[in-house]
Amino acid sequence: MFTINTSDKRPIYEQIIDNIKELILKGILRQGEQLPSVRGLATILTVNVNTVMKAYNELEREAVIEIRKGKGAFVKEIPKKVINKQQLVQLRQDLKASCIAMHYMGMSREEIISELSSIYDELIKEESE
Amino acid sequence: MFTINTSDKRPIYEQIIDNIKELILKGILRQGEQLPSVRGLATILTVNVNTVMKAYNELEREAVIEIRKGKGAFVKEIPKKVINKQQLVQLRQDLKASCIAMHYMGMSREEIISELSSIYDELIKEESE
Amino acid sequence: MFTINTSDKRPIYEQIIDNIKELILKGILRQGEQLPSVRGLATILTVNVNTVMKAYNELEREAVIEIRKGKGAFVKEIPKKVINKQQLVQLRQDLKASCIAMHYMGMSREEIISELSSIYDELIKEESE
Amino acid sequence: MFTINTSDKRPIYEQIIDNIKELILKGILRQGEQLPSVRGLATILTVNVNTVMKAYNELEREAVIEIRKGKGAFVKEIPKKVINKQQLVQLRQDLKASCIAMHYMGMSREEIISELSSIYDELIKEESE
DNA sequence: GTGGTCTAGACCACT
DNA sequence: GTGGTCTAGACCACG
Repeated sequence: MFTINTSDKRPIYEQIIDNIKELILKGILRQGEQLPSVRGLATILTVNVNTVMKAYNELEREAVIEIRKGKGAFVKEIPKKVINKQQLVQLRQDLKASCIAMHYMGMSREEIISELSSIYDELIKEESE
Repeated sequence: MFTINTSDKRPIYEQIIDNIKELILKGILRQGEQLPSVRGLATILTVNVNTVMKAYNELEREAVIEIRKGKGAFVKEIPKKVINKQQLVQLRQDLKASCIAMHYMGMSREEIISELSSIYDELIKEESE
Repeated sequence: MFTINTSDKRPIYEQIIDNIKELILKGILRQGEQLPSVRGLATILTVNVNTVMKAYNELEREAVIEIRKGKGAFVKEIPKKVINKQQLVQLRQDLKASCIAMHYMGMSREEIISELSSIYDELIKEESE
Repeated sequence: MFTINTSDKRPIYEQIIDNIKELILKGILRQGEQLPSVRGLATILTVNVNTVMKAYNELEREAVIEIRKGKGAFVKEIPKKVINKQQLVQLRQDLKASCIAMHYMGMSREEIISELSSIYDELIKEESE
């Protein structure tokens, strides 16, 4: 359920963030549900406590979870997000970089869109369950 | 023609790499054409020579350009790319991260695909000219 | 254990690369073992940090070591190598250049092969220990 | 007969040197025979005159050819070479680097020796003709 | 603590 | 003129 990939070049705390967001999107973690403790998750993933802490703090800053002191971390309901312009710019740059990479790997327009679609569908396929 | 964006979180040398790949995809830089010298481009972008050098070397390793000592850097023909498995894994992780981000920004499946499509079309719109 | 030779014409970072590969071949550095930190090795060799970093990055690209940000560099298992055609061509040109040089030094066919053999055996003599 | 390879990473003047030495070893260029003029060879190879000049000067320094002002360059007889210790050290380092590279390419001791042998035989196969 | 990016500037080799 | 190596030192991100 919780996994990180050491060969993934993204920082571990970022992988944890995306991992939890993904579990929420898939409905595996539901609103109000309690997340593992910082120490517990650190043990599960065999990473440093500070790394998990950083992920949880960032998730709270993004209003994805709520940290109640002495109680634990809980999933918040997904809010209608105000689109942050800076984030959107960065996102587009990332997508553009991915497009260039895919094009250089010889993928056609259709293949690129198909690739994205299947990744998206994989991501939320359990949401309707 | 050559630009970097200081508000972009990616390192400068990576922006240079993508910038040049993009110019090649758009047909603005053509096969065999000489790129600016490392010192020249460093001056244009007001960055350090080593930063440009790092970008050029990476581009040569990816077989996008060819560097001839004492002569300069030249655009290679785009070869049938051998798809590197490790690269593909990383690419999918990046796309997945982007999907998660977009979903959290409230974008629907259609909007996400449309966003990607428009980025792709913008990228290669001048290729056929 | 870690050494560079200032009278060697090859660049320092390349010497570091071969030095580490050699230590791995000899079994002195074993799979999973941590290498010195870039700063540590730079101090040992009294060279600049960037020079060691360049060597480490090249070793990671060749899949000889694995770099984990914030953790350090670790020896990977030697994988079944995909033979890169370009590398093979360059290797043969280097060998040919060496042959010409040896022939001009008056070495016979037997002496040349014997020279190579002894260099090879020296290289891996400790591997079986 | 005279060729250089732009994808070879060795400097052009060095390729010219080895090219000429090879032709002499193979007996294609014989003792006393006149080499192309500096300008002529530069034209043939489409390289700069200075580059050919550098090669010829180095060849003369190594006593492989003799340059007679206003006359041209001529092949000297192959002398019994005094083995230069510094050269031998460098040569061994090159061979060692090649051995490491070959070993990492998955070649066995026998394959490495066989590779060298075939390169050597190819080099001098026409000498006895 | 770890590696990564970047700068400024020197010096070298190749064409 | 071109690129390549190296240094010294700063600042950042990650664990």
